[in-house]
Amino acid sequence: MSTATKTDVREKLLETAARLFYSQGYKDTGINQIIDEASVCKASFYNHFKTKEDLLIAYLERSHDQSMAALRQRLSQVSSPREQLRELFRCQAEKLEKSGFRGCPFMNTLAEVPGAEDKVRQVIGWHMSGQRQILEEIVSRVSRERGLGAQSSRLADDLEVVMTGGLMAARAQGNVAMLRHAQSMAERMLGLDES
Amino acid sequence: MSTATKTDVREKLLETAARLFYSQGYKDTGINQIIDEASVCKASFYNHFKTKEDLLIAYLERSHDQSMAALRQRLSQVSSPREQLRELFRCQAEKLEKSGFRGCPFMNTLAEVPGAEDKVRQVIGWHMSGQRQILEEIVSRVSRERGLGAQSSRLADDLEVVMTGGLMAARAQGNVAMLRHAQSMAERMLGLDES
DNA sequence: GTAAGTATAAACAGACCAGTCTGTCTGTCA
DNA sequence: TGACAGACAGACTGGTCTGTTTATACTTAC
Repeated sequence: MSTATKTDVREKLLETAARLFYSQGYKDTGINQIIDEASVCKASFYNHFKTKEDLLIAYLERSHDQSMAALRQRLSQVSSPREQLRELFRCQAEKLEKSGFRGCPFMNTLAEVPGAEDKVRQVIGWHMSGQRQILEEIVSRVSRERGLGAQSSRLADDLEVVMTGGLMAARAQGNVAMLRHAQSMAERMLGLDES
Repeated sequence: MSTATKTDVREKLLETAARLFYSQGYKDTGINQIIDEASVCKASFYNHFKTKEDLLIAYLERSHDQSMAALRQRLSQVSSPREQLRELFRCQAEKLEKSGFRGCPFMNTLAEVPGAEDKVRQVIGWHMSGQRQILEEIVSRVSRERGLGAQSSRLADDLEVVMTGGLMAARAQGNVAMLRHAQSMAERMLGLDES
């Protein structure tokens, strides 16, 4: 029988917290449930995280890193910007369905923790910028290919609105129909539907 | 000195709960704070509402009724569908700003109460349908005026995506820029930008 | 081999929560 | 006048929460 190492414990806590915070919400998940399910004792928990909110921030940072990495990895496997856009929507739809339509962890946190500390808001901001960056890259690739020129800044805004709207509408309705609709809107907007 | 009447008490509780649930969130608002701020004793509270969740449902129903009535009232004061669309976006922007970008009470509740009871989900569904209905009415008025014909079902979906996206993006960013952008997208989509 | 660091287990503190209960006071209506 | 409804006041229960503390075991680096 051996004792868990330091990184083991931290990773187990983060993994468990990610699962529970996302599926049950932050407020509805107690420290005790987290340490029980992670098989870590309470004192060890407080050895790694000063407070529960500390854990929330670490969870958000981790979610951000992981989701951006996963998304970029998926996008790098297709070549044309048209396919990238489709892949982007496919990823969102998959995540939404797999999560039982629980939606975006960051938006959920924003709703759940109104008086969120600056640090929490900051991480949420990072995530939004990261997502936006990906949209801008796709738009700029389309633009380079088809010479959309000065429109491309507006198009990135368009795309952000449509992506966000499709995601939130689908989440509220509990099915991906609106996300698919948003995808076809996005393709129309970028002139990728007729090529 | 006279005792508060039955409807007084209920109304005071609902008003206070609406304010606190919306600004602080459901979980972060305790019964004790509600009755303190409403100046109502606890037994009276439980005379009107069986549980805290009962109060949540009553709050959502009331929010739905009030917001739909207010919206319809505002929309009825302008004549052209073009102006109605503008008014719709203006209302959303005003509400968002006035609330300190706290967003939609229904989406927030959805995020905050993952294991929401059927009744809660039901009221949220009513609200979504109500909003959707208004969009459809505007689209159909535009369609009648300009003969968009068979496209109008798709246009209602488009409009829903854009409205939702603008609202959520603005909420996340903490300013109404994306909502204004969504408005111009909507006008373009319905051909109302050049007339 | 020993000291430092981190793990484990479990009790504990103190705040807060939803909801119950006992009892009193006031107004209305028959 | 008396019965009833619903207001008020507030103590109380049983439970949950975050976070602390104490005591003991294991691992690793010096």
